Amino acid sequence: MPDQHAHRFGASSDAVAEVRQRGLSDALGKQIVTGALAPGSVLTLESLQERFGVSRTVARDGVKVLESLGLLYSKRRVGLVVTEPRAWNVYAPLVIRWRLDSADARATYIELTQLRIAVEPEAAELAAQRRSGAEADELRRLAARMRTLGEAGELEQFMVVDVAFHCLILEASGNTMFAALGDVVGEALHGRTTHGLMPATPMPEALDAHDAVAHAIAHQYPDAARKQMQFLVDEVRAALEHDAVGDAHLRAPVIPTDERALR
Amino acid sequence: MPDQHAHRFGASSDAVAEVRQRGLSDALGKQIVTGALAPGSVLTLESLQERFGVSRTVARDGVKVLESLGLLYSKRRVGLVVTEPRAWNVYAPLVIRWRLDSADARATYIELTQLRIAVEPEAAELAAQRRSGAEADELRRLAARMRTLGEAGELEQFMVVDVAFHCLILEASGNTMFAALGDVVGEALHGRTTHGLMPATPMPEALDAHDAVAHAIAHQYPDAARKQMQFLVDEVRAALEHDAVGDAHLRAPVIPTDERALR
DNA sequence: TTGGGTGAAACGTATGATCTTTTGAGAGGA
DNA sequence: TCCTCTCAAAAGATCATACGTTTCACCCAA
Repeated sequence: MPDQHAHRFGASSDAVAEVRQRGLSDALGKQIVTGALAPGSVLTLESLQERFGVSRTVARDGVKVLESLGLLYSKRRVGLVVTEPRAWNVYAPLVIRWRLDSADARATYIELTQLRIAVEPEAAELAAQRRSGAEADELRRLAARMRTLGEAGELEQFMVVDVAFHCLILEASGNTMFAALGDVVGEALHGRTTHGLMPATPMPEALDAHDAVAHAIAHQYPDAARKQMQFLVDEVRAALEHDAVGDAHLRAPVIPTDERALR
Repeated sequence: MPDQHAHRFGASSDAVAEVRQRGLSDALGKQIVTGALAPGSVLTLESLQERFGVSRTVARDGVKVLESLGLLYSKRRVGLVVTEPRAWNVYAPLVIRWRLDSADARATYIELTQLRIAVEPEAAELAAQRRSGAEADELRRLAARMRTLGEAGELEQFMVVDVAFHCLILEASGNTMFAALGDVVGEALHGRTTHGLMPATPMPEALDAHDAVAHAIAHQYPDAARKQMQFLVDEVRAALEHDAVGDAHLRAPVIPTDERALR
């Protein structure tokens, strides 16, 4: 199993990017988002060639990826400058993955969850207005399956269906920016069980709420859909606040690296 | 004025990317998001070299950018395959800009606004919990300035301050994913005046609500902050529904292009 | 009809050379 | 002493070319 996360966040350049270039952008990207390479740090193409044992072509390709993710920019006569976090594309699948793989995974998980809490009620309301017939059917089917699995205590499979349920609503909203958050919801739900925030068996109210959401969307009751979804995410919010140890602001202080200073 | 939108969405590779490569990724990217190049279309590096009069290096660099934005992927022996919209990084500044520059700018604007509506109340609540003293002061200052400009009917400047106000709240939320939506809010507000959805002079209730939000955040009343912000975005929502002509789903049907079929 | 082998297409990688921008240091003058 | 202006070096940007690698499509044989 070469990549634990390959099942999610696909499409971008997972199976495609060749291994040398990917290794470089992966390693560098991770270093940047973890803060090991502080904003303002300066690298050079040549140093990357040497460090990763690759040609200039590969080094440039890897850098190009990081550049388009906003993690660094290249400046003539200077080199490759690591960007400050506010410029990062934190919605890019690669960046999300790197952040989740790094030390402050918890803070990232909290941020993803907060985003999910904000978006899902709105998405449910929209979905109730624009869902197709097929989507309505599928939604009810998924809700029923969640009940079965939940009452049986099959947490793993339950989560899979749960993710599918929420993703479908995001898609049915008709807003591509909401739909694009399917991965975010997936990671948030995944993190919830990973962090041990899930009861051994899902609460009956949660199962009822899922049913209610599916019902409201199927019957095109936007207000009810929003309200029921709000109920669902409010529970998540409560769990989050009870659990809120990590602060998204926290980050180890690091001083910028300037390779030229080492010469 | 070579780029109308250069004032926003900066940082990524605006002033940095050299002109040849940028021209290529810009032109191609725009073609893809507008649908002029349908998903499944196949290009080759060689055709791009010829079409844009650039070397292989530049063509590859441009493609690399589009690839990391999820707009296409390259496949050996096949070429460059345009990806289906669901895989696009619709949160990437470049993609947002291209979508706004294209024909279905209206649909994009609606999506951005819906996202804003979803996120801002949550951000306001968080901001009320975690804002710094400086942020609280600045927020009240901005609200006051909005009142002055609003009552004077200075719509242009009003909008600038309005954007700053909302961006500051997103930042103060402490959630980097919320903070990253500053550009989205900026474009949404910009589009609101562009689409003529703004009254000649902002409604007094809106000015009051901005004051109330600033006050609630400054005094650390999360519930009030959320409620007041909800009031603000509910007005936006109302304007949006009243105006809802465009459907985000709509897109001109196009058949995939395969360059090889033309030979 | 089916199965496998084979060649070419197109991307991936490597390398060397040249162009362009930037900047820092040094020369020269006030 | 300090400021300005010039200039050369540094480092990325671009180009051209060559070779490696994978994948697909086609053909031939069973």
